Amino acid sequence: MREAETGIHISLEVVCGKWKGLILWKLLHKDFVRFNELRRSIDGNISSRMLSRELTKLVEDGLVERLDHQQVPPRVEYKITTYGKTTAPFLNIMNQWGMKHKNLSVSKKEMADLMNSEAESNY
Amino acid sequence: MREAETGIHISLEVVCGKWKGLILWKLLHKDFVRFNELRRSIDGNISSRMLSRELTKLVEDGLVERLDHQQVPPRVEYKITTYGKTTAPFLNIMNQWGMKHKNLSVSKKEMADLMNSEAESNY
DNA sequence: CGGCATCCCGTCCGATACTG
DNA sequence: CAGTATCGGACGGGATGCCG
Repeated sequence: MREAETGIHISLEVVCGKWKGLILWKLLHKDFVRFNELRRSIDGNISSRMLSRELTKLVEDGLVERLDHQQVPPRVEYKITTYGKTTAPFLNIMNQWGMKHKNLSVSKKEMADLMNSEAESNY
Repeated sequence: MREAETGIHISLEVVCGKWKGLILWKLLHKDFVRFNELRRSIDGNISSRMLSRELTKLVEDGLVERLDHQQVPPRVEYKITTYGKTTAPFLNIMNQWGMKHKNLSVSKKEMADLMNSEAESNY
């Protein structure tokens, strides 16, 4: 716990990086997904190595549950925990924000300038 | 723009990393802050190098405005743009989430387990 | 005061290959 | 199918020092 942090820092530890957010996002909507199924469903072509690593962390942090049916060929399923589900609100908003400003990521400065010069929207 | 991304990825580009979120967070509540004033107000003892770097990026992306009063000694002020203000909703929620689960960051797995085993809260 | 330059390390992340 | 092993490049981020 150490010093007073803004909560934002805490949240970033959970969701930061290129993949964890996407993985949680998918698991929030899918419930019980197999490894490769999850892998294929994620945009951006994640490697099995990365998916494995990120899932391991998410399981360690209690956000995701791993279910290994002891089978050959292997059958492992992942499921978001109730704790993991608590991230839904801000993942939802992040997704909305991102979709809204998607076009900005093309030429950021210019479009942001344009937006700033327009009548202020109601935020 | 390239392929369809989940918005989450876009948002993460803006807020990810150790500092950008905190900086935006402070600027959302302060409006016109000088460099070192901002620096001191941020939890976690950010170095001037980092603050400078992150602010540069934020300015490039149109989220923050830089005002250099041409003075000696230097007087530079930073201000969040109207575009930058649109991040307020999810920064707020991220902060709330982080504050709520602050204790979890001590021993994550154990407390998450505990939480998961409790009656499901209403999310 | 508000930076930038340099060094240096750990982590992120992708590509490829391999295994039970 | 569900990973792990290995390599290597890119990036984040801390420490220190210097400058106008």
